[in-house]
Amino acid sequence: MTSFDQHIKVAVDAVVFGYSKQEGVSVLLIQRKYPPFQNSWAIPGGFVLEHESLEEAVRRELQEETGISVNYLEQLYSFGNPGRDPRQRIVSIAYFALVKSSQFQQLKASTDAEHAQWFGINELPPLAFDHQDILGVAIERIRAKIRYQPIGFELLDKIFPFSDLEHLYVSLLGREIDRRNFSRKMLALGILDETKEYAKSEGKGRPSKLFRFNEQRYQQLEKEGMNFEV
Amino acid sequence: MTSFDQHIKVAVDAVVFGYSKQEGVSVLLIQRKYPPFQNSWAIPGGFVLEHESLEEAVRRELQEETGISVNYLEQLYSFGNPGRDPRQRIVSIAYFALVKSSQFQQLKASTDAEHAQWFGINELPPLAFDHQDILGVAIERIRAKIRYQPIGFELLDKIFPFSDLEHLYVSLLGREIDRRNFSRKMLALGILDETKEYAKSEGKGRPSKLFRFNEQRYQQLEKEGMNFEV
DNA sequence: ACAAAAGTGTTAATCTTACACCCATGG
DNA sequence: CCATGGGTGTAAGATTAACACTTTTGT
Repeated sequence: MTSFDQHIKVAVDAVVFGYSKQEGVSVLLIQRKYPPFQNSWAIPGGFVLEHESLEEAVRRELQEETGISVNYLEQLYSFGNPGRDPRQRIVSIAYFALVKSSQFQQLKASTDAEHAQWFGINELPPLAFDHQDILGVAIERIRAKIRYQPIGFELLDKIFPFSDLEHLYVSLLGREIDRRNFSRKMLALGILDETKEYAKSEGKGRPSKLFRFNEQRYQQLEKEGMNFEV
Repeated sequence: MTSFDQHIKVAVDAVVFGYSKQEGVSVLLIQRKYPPFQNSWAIPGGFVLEHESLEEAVRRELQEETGISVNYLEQLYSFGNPGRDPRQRIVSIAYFALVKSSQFQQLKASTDAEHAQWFGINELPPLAFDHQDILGVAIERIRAKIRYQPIGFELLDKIFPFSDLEHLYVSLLGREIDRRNFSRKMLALGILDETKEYAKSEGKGRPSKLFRFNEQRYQQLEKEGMNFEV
């Protein structure tokens, strides 16, 4: 038992993904106020308190640093190599979070979040510490995940036009997809319910039907597993 | 910055899987010598030293506690809820490891490993702490993994009869599979090279060709991703 | 009437599944 | 010669991939 002289600190970090029609899939970053890496961009996070669970710590830190509350959170990976923080040894358990499109908009309004900002996943700034690595793992994860979990819905509003879902996939995959095959496949999963509403057109083109997402079917698929190739 | 009164300790644990023709897929457990959970079975692991990486810590602990060195190691999940250890708060980064069939045999010989033992994944004893949960996540992982990574090879010897690979899948999936379709599919991946050797028959049946595993093709598939449904 | 985006079907090719018989060996 | 496990092919069905024209709206 060699625990007595261990002085490792435990932190959590969260890679938060959001989606907007304009910018596609984006990541939430904060600008550091203090050294080391002062003024660098970084993934939000902080030390775990003695009495709280890891997940509670993530939600608290996100609230404190960005004013955002996520609706999907899963553990991503733990980073603990000596030297990843120049001050002391820190093991950080990184989380992967998704927020609804509506939350995406709210960020600017939050006072806590003066130094928080969304960055498109193809326009990322240099990051503090090993946060580049963490973000890399997170992007890999979200790209893999859309193939076997219908997570897209965690990024969209409750009611959305089909094209938003398609754009989201295009943004993540980084390539065009066949709209016809995509929609047939997605509808075959049965997780989309058609509503009777239509999007008000934004000046151009035919207005699209709005869809709602069928939570029951979604949870069933999550359990059974699915395979969604596009 | 609330790090000053943090007294969380950092540990690693490893769920080690092995394969033998007789017992199928098994997990390596150790019997605890001291309280709490004295004499209970547990996953091998221990505290991380100040200067070593997490992975080094895992390999060291495995060597110390079981005398085994693994040839595949990946991070599994981190467990850090307050109360998972009755003595103090411990965050444990759990790893997922695979050993070759040949190492499987060697365990009994090791002196360090008096209290280490293999248990078939369907014959697990009650476990200390939250190790039941950890093992659950690990078994879920290995079952999922054979569908998209050719990890079976990490469990088999360098040269092996096809039927070993099949038995391994049967043992993990917990159901019979069609030998003809399985072999066609596996060969189509191109990761198997036929050798000119034959297994000496063990008393019954036609001797089987031995296969070797094509590392180059394997690594290519790991990168590209694969989808292996059986 | 035109530009822009939404909606929708068919066909060929591929992949998957189900299924049964012969072969080589040891006893 | 028989019991045991190894080895192999085919046909029907399901899935996927490729592909283009029509509809609705705003201007």
